[in-house]
Amino acid sequence: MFQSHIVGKQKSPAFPGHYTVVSAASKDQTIRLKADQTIYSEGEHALAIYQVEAGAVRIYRLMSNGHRHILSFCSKGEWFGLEKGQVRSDFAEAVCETRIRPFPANQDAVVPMDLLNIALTNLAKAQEKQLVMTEQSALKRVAAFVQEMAERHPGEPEFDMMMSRSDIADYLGLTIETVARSFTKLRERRIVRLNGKLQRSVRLLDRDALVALTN
Amino acid sequence: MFQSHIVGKQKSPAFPGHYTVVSAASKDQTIRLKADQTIYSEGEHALAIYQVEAGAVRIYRLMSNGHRHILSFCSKGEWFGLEKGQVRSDFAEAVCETRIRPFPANQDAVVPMDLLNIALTNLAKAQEKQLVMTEQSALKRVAAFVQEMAERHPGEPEFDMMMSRSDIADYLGLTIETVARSFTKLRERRIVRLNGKLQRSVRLLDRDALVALTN
DNA sequence: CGGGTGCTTGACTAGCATCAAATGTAGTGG
DNA sequence: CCACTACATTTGATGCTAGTCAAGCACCCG
Repeated sequence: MFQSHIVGKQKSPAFPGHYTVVSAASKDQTIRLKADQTIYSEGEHALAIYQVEAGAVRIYRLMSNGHRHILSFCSKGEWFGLEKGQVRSDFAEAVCETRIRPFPANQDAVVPMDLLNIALTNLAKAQEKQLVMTEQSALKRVAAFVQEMAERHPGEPEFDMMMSRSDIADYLGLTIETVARSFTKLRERRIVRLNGKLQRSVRLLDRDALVALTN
Repeated sequence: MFQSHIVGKQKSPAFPGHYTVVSAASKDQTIRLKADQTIYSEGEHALAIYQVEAGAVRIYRLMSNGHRHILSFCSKGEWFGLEKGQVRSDFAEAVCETRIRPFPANQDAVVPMDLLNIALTNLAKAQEKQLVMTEQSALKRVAAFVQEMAERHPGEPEFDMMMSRSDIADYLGLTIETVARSFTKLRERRIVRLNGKLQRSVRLLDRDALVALTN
């Protein structure tokens, strides 16, 4: 019931026929970003949408009380930056070393894209995140996060989450202490093993137990 | 910072040019629904999208633990039923006596619709809801809900929420007891007055105090 | 070595879930 | 008209969970 909101293969939308040419993707427009580098900020004019080639991007908003809420993480293949208005309503930053490819808004076109499909995919992601964030204990939320990250690395026994505890906390609506305690519980229960200086490398020891937690 | 996710006037999207003809809206295809009547269910084939003419619709999912999570409420003018795949991933029911207008999926067209705009509007709604549901106390969440409902009735000093305490709880990720206690606090602080048998009629006494809570 | 950063752990507390019961209103039947 | 049921809401008492504040640890780098 709790599938990840990461989209594997794109299914055709219920209401097709909306393929539109948007952008000239010239030879290599790829943008290379260092960790925490800003891609765009709230209030800016929305000039392009982006596809992640490698690494990860965090999309977030700043609330009036100063708190940061991360709406989503985007990994390889995922799209971000598609806005309802012409003005950015959120911030986008690279989580780690990242490569993205921009597709300008109103341009002579070379690559056709299905903007509707992108929007619906992001909507599905946002809805799945809602489900994770409600009526779940902290441990379950963190388990769902690990599960989500694991699905972005299919077949790999060990992978790097790249996000800091602070990122994860702001994504799940928890504090960094609670996130750390939840990881400790997952370690104690032999569900995951954490490696690396920053304990961001995850080895899944008991996938079934992890999935059981997210139910 | 906390605007309602209800869309007043539609702004043009950042990436325009995606108006598509979808449906033949014949003379009067309006569907009349009684309270709690089902519009569609999870697993069904997605045959149409809908616009609310009057009343309100709840969109929800059932989790494996049996809990219901309401993803959104749709009021007059709002669209629902646009899916990423051909299969319904959620349920739609009338909250009260409601009129909706269906627009079949693949049809000879009379009315042009901007499906992308609908998808982006619903995405914005889902993101605003994420913000409400995290890092907010129960009282703040309920205040945000009342604020959201109030914005659907501009200029009216008193309005009917129509949703039960159970609906509100499943929407905000709280229990009905906590929702009731929050309404009691809003009443004690002279922010709202509740009327009617079911205490669903709201008179806003102190809009500023309400807005202050949602910050 | 000393300071900085990010993660973890501990002690305490506030707030929400839970379980339970009371209230209020409408409808039904005697 | 009153007793009885049904339902939604409210209120009360209690325990647990996650937030808060504080300290400690591991690693890195100047």
